Amino acid sequence: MSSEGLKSPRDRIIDVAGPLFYREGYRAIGVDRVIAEAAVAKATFYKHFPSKDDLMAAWVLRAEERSSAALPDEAGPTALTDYAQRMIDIARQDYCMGCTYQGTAAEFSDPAHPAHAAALAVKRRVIGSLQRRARAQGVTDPDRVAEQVFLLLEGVWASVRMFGRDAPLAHAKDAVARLIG
Amino acid sequence: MSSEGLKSPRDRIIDVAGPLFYREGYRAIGVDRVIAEAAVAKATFYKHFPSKDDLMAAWVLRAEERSSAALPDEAGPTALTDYAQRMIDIARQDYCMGCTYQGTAAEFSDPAHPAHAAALAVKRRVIGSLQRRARAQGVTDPDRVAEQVFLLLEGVWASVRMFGRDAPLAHAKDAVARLIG
DNA sequence: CTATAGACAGACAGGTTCGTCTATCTCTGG
DNA sequence: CCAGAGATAGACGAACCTGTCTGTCTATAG
Repeated sequence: MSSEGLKSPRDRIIDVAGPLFYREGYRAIGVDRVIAEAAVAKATFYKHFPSKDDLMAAWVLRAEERSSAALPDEAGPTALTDYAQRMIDIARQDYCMGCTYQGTAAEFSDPAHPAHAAALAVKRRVIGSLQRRARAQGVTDPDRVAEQVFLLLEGVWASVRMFGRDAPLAHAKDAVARLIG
Repeated sequence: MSSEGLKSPRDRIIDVAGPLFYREGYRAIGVDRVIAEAAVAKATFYKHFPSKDDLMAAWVLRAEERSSAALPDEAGPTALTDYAQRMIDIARQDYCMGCTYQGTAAEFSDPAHPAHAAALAVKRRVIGSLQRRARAQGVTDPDRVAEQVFLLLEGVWASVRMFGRDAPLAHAKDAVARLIG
């Protein structure tokens, strides 16, 4: 039995739709494509999600939960540096095509839309985490440093989406170090 | 006579479609909407643009030409700093909703698509300009500094799209100064 | 005045999309 | 064995989108 079959249809739908939305965009993917690749009936889809928009929101929210669970606050004298370097390493992975939440904000320009709001919540949480890590690391002016590191990391994600594997990231970690001081 | 009436239909179409694509996205805007707001007949539209995709490419290419014309290389001991600060000021304008080219890359994930390619060309040109300005400013290790400032500016644009007027840009210029050294 | 170029208005065709609906199938509990 | 919950397959409708086509109007050139 495949591991797919063990999951509930709802999870299977999100698991399939997420990467599709991520790689090709929300508007580029039709419901028919999602249900075909998830091997799910259309009625089942609309039983679990009132609309395609709700699926999008559910995906972003689930990603939000997972990302915050995967990035707990950590103390230690290199807490901020570690975070930034790990993010840069992730962004440089082959399969990475940019930040999920940046893509969501680009496609849902209205800040009131649940998908945009969820993406925004993730970024706010990231800033908070950076601030706490900056304090844990004992840097002077932690809020300023956290904001500056945030901007740089956002630039890393945006560059990966734009340039792909040719993104100019050779000196990204060095930039973080300079901002931290 | 209005200034609109003096322009050729082709220019009028691009002038109308550009902001629409920028604010709502390429896929969210239909040809009917463009021709309605441009006060142009459908036949006229398809006479000047073989397809909607060609209109998109024409818009990005025109924006590319204008942006490079608006940002000529400049020498002087503050050439790089000036560029970065001006970009940050532009990004903070009320009407700014993020970077046109980042949005284009997000919606056209295929790097081979003319629109993505045009956006990529703009960013490459920006990096080149930053490098030349870094040399003009006489910074040590100009290529490294140019890349790092580029990443930070990309982060500024991405943050504006995500946060709108609440983007955390209070210390953006300070970050540029620190990276330049 | 006439002829021609080009823009206008809008119907139309073909395809796609979202979402609903009917009808069948397969489990599980009692 | 049977009842019911929940999944499956897929037809269907209404709306929308791209792109084509017909026909009309205006303005300029000769």
